[in-house]
Amino acid sequence: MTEPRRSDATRAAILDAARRRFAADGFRRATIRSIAADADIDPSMVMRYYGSKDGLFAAAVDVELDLPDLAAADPGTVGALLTRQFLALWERPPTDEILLTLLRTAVADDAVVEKMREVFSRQVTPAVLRFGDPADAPRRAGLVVSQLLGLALTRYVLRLPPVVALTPDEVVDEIGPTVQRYLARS
Amino acid sequence: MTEPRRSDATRAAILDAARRRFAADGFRRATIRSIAADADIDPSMVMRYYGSKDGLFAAAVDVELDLPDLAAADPGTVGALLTRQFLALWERPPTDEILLTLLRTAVADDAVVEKMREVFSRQVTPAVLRFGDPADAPRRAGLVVSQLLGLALTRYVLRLPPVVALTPDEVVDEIGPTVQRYLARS
DNA sequence: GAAGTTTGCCAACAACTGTTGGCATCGACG
DNA sequence: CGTCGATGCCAACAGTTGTTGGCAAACTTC
Repeated sequence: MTEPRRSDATRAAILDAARRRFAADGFRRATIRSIAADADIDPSMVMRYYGSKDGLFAAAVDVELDLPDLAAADPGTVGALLTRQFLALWERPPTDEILLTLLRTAVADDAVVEKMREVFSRQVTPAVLRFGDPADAPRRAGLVVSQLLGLALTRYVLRLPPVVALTPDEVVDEIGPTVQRYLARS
Repeated sequence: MTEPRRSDATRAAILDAARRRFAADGFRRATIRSIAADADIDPSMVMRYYGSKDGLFAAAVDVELDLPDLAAADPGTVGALLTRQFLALWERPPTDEILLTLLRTAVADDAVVEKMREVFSRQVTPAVLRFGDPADAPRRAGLVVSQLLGLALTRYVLRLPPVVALTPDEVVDEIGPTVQRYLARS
């Protein structure tokens, strides 16, 4: 479809540096100049290829999460499964840096907060519908998210040593039952 | 001890405006000019009385949490008790704005991250020591914090509707057992 | 009432931000 | 070779930031 351009390497270098800078510094502290320096090009190139800082951010954050659906899962172990998948997203490039960026900027930028609310109501809540009482699916989805995002916050943002030290299997063993209990409530 | 100064009203107005601005906008977006405008004084007054923006932030965030200790609590219901106390801190002025500010800036500022790690290891972990096996107290403390901070994140920062809609009693009913389980592990 | 300190505002600086326009250079194509 | 668009860099603008020095008014102290 889209033909390869001679500047593709530059574009990719910019996007790569942007992802790292946004993840490390957040939206505001990551300056176009610092991103351009990392990519070893001129700041004006960023503007030419991505229009604005907002455009660059949108491009850096736009990825497919391709979440496997939980429809085929065993209802008895879906908590552990969901926890494991959540963990995998946060520890596998390039989604790890992107999710870290989203969480960090969400707490500082109302627009990103709105986006996360939308993701929550449009993707998380429906996935929870099949388990337990459909009437309070939103509440159960909220509880699940509170535990999983709390895990991400303490493990990847605050990096509390005992939470970082947990192996993925240990995380699933500890957090999975909690998620399971929230999912399958009344 | 310290005698009252004629400028005490101004100082208090600045601190009050600063708390609100920091809570609403975070450290970077809250400018000295906007805080001064809220307090209806000149920006240079902020500098005179608090030295710098960092000094103002430190003053705005410096409060006594006076956490009641859990020593006298019934080990069987300490999870619910801790959850209720945590909730009270986040919903009662002026700690509500201060905690919101700390959480928001923590994810964007490494210095505040370090401060939260310190609070965690020096105040949370010891409080957990009495329950369950002392050897893995840090891990259990980490799990407890992951759930409680996840609650704060979804309820007060992201404001996910179903989590906001929960009454304090409902929060204790849902989250309390999870905290209890983490606290009293093996 | 005079001297001195405190309180407050105004104006400005220096640094940094995102962003833009102009100009050189390179590659493809006739 | 000559033309032309794509690519890249340099320099600069305009706005905002934290911060500072100077000066007027108000209060305190004698």
